[in-house]
Amino acid sequence: MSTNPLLKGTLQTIVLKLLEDNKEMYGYEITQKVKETSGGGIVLTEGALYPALHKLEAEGLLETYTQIIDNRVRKYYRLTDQGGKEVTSKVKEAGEFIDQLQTLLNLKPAAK
Amino acid sequence: MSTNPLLKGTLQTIVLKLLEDNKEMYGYEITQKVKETSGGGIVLTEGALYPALHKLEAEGLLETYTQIIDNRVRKYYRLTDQGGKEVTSKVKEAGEFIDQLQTLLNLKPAAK
DNA sequence: TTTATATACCTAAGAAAATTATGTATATAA
DNA sequence: TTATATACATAATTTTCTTAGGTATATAAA
Repeated sequence: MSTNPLLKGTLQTIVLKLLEDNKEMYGYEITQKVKETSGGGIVLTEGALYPALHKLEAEGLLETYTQIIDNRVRKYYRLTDQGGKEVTSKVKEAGEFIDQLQTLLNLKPAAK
Repeated sequence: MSTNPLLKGTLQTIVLKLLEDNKEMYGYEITQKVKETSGGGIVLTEGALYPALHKLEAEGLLETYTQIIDNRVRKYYRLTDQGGKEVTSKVKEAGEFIDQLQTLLNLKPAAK
């Protein structure tokens, strides 16, 4: 698996945004969704994802319930009210950062 | 100063790209240039920048020379040949990552 | 004159957030 | 029966920051 130093710091925002769009998801589902949506470019490792989910839950941004499907455990996560507020500001922050980074790296599409 | 978790992983790429565009710069100059270009949104702390510069030099991507200006020391950095190659691939990587992240976070400008 | 700010370098301690490597367990396809 | 997919988790380690200091000169303000 590719070491992706660029991923650092964006994992939480990605997770919160996916849960905003999908109401509820379980961990494995998140890894698959991210891989699919990013065309395989972004791969969440379990060692990063699960601790991140636990942290977000401990901070009160996510809440969970567990379900058994086909004799296997699934832990579903969804945003709390506080998580709903956080996702908005984190996505906004990420957007601003991306904008500044594109400027610095000269990645802006040519102005019309 | 703002804690910026999004910065993680992009510092090296920013430094290399600035040195590609400016031939040579010294550390303090880099911090000012980044602050200015990003509209104050991205602030490089010295505790992050100097170790990063030293690491890039140790890896052979940067070379340096020191100069005294107004009785003060300035250490100029510039890309080595290897650094010149690296910057191209790192900026490309960053561009792809940004693209994928924008997709995940629904930050894409509306398609025409 | 002395104090604050800007310029200019640096490092060390600690925290945050990953990677890498495991471990457990079930279902299913080869 | 073996490999792959599904599904959770944690521990050790590494990377990369933040925070907090330290040294030193030039200049503007009080």
